[in-house]
Amino acid sequence: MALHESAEMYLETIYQLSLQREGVRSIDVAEALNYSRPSVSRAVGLLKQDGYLETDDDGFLKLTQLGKTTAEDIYERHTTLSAALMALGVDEKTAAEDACKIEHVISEQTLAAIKAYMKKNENISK
Amino acid sequence: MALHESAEMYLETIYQLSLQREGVRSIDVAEALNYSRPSVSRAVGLLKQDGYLETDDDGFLKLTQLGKTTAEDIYERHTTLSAALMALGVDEKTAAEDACKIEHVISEQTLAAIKAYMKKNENISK
DNA sequence: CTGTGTTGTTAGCCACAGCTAACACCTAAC
DNA sequence: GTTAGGTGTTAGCTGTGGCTAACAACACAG
Repeated sequence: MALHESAEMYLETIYQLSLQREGVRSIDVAEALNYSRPSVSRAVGLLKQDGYLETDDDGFLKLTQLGKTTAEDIYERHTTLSAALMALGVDEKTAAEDACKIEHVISEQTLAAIKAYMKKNENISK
Repeated sequence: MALHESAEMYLETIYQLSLQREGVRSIDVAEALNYSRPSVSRAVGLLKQDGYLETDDDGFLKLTQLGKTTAEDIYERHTTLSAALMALGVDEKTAAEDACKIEHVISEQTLAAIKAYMKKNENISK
C-alpha cells in the first residue's frame, strides 16, 4: 500500500503543522497547502482508511504511530534535501520548493548518498 | 504552454532515440518507454499540435527546432543530474532513474547550482 | 430561538495519463 | 488476389487528484 505523492504531501503537512501548534484540523491543512476543503477531506479519509491517522470527535487530526514515523521519514528527506541545496547556494525558498518535489521521487540510495556526502563535508563547508 | 512532465519524457525519449538510430517512429517510443501504442499516439498528437514535432508520410517523427532545443535542454538536465548523483556514489542505473524523475521538477536555479558545483570540483574529484 | 459563521462532507466536474479492444491501412508472402 | 503481420488511430475505461456547489452540523450572538 505505497503512498502516492499527494498522500505524502498531506502527511508531511499535517506533521509539520502539529510541530507548530496544538491541534491540527483539516482546514489548517487546506490553508497550508492552498487546497480546497473537499480536497483535504477526501485525502484525510484515505489516510484514515489506510491507517495513517485518526480524527477525534472535535475534528482534530491525530497521526497514528505508522503515520508519524512515515511523516518523520518524509520530513527528514525534506530537511536533508533542503540543506543540501542551500549548501550549493540555492536560496531558501527555492531550496524548500525543490526539496518538496524531489523528496517524493528519489531512491533510498540517492538520499543516503546525499546524507553521507553532507556529513563528510560538514566541517569543510563551515 | 508549459510542457507537462509526461510530454517532457516523450520529447526526451524521441530525442535520445534519434541519436541512436536513423528514423524514429511511434512504436520505438512505445517500446523504449514500455507504453502502449495508443498512449504514444495521443502524446505524439499533442506534441505535434503544440509545435514540437512533425510526422512525415512514412510515420517517422521529426522534432521541430522548438522540439529539438527543448529536448536538448531536458537531456542536458538529465546528464547533469545523472553525473552529479554518480559522483556521490550512486550506481549508474539508480542515478539514471532518479535523474529522470528529478529533471522534470527542479528549478533553473538549483540546476545551475549543481552545474556550478560540478564544474568547481571536477579537478578535485578526479 | 433564530440567524450567522466555521467547518466538514457529499456529489459531481475536469484534466492528465495510463490502458484495452477494435479497426484501418499498408506491405510483403504465398 | 488473398491473407498475415506490423503500425497507427479511434473509442472508451480507469485511477489520481485537483475543483465548485450545495448541504449538514454545530457554536455562538443577538
